[in-house]
This record gives sequence, C-alpha cells and structure tokens, in this order.
Amino acid sequence: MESELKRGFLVRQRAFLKLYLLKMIEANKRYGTQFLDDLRTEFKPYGYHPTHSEIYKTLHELTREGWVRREKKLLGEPGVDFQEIIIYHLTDKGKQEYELYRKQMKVEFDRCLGLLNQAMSDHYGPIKRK
Amino acid sequence: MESELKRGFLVRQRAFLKLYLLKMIEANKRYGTQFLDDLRTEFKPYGYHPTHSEIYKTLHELTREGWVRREKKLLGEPGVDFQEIIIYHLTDKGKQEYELYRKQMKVEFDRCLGLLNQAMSDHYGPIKRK
DNA sequence: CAATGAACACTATGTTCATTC
DNA sequence: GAATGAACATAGTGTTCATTG
Repeated sequence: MESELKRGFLVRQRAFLKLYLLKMIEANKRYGTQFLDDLRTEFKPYGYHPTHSEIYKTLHELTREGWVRREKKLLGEPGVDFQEIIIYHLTDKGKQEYELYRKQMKVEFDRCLGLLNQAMSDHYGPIKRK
Repeated sequence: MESELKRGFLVRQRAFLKLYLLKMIEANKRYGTQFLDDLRTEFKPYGYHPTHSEIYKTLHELTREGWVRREKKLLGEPGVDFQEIIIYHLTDKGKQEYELYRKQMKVEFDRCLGLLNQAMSDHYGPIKRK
C-alpha cells in the first residue's frame, strides 16, 4: 500500500484522493458519486476536476486492502426508488492505517510544497511576506 | 507547445523541467549532463532525482519547437579530448516564448500551491503563521 | 436514468540498450 | 568511458462502454 508514496516528482493524484476518501468515509459521508461531487466542488477553484473512474479505482483499492468495508443500500425509499448505492465504512485496520497514512502524507505534502516554493523562488524571486 | 499546461491535478514534471532548462540555457549554462547534475543537486533535499532521458526529451522538444539552437563542441582540449557535447542557445523566438511561458507557469505554480495548501488545511488544520 | 464498474486508450515517465568520439 | 539519443517498458490517468435495478 506504499506504492503511492514512492518518491519522485510531486505527489500522485491517487495518493491525494485516497487521503480525502479516507477522511470522508471516516466522517460518514456517503457513496461514490457523492464523494466525487464534493471533491469537484471543493477543487473547482483550483481547476481540478477528478474523474469518476479515479474515485472508484481508489475505493476498490481501499476495499481490496481491507481498509474499508462496503455496505449496499437503496438510495431513496424502498419500494419506490431502486437505485442501489454503496456505503463505505472504515474497518479497524482502516482506522489504524488511516492514522499512519495521514502522517506519511503530511511529510509528502511538505516535500511538495518545498519543491514548488523552491521553484517559485528560483523563477520569480524570493517569497515576499510581511 | 501548451499540452503541458493543460489543466488537471498538479503540474507535470515535463513542464517543470522545461522552465528550468530555459532558465539555465538563458544563463549560458552548458550541456545536458550538466543540466542534469545541477538539477539533481538542487532537488536532492526534496527527494527528487530527475532522469537523464527526461532532460534530453525536454531539450529535444525545445529544439523541435525552435525555442533553442544546438551547437556541437568538444568538452576538453581539441586533439586531446574527443568527447562531444551539445551547447544550447535560446533563439529569438525562444526568448519571447520563454518570457511568456514563465508567466504562464507562475499561474500554474500558484494553482498547485493553492491545491496543496487546501489539502494541508483540510487534513492538518489551518496554517499557523505569526 | 443514476450509480457503479470494467475495458480500453492514451500520456507521462522511467529503464535499458545503442552509438559515437 | 562520458555524453547523447533511441527503444522499450510501465505506471498513471482519462474516456468510453457495460451493467444493474
């Protein structure tokens, strides 16, 4: 489960999304499409529009690794609305792994910010701050 | 030449390197391997170790687009050292394009910093600053 | 038709092999 | 052997198609 943390240039999208999905699942957010909509809304100001397949692939990966458990439900009123959705829950393992992963990602984000700030300084002069 | 600026998640390595290479070429730095060594040294603290093929591919792209001109030279003393190197120079077009590209990349870096800072805030609380 | 998932295609990037003086 | 370049392989991600109730 550490392939996404492998060093290189900047953090991979998959690792970035995994952290957000874990957070949303822990917060009892609901299902895939809702995760997607929430993320698109949040990142719209930054021109980042994740795809549905990236979200699902990440959720499947979390399931395969045993960090989350899936529960099938009906979206609306039973007998009226037959749309099935999948609710995610953190497993005990998932709770532990999330805590660790969150710490690792902090290091990774700091690294990326360092790299970008270095570039800013190299190309646009030292950072001005009052 | 704008494919690397296409919106998405974070800035692509190729675009990042292109900006650095233009800067180094403008500053009369020398040849490919030296660019590579300099960049590896600079980014070592950030765990980023670019590959030689990425550098050359970027240089070839700049050449193809007419932003730079190539000049073959011998590395050491003529008659003694036969190692050939390729020195790069900005063309007139390249000078103009570099200026524009640099501005575009500023916007892109700001966007990436925004995205990462948003994530930092979401996962590790608001940024503390005196 | 919405939600999910799989298949497929393409781009970005890294690793290995080749060449040349 | 160092510098360059090409070929090849893989990873990352997006687009399209399929399924299900």
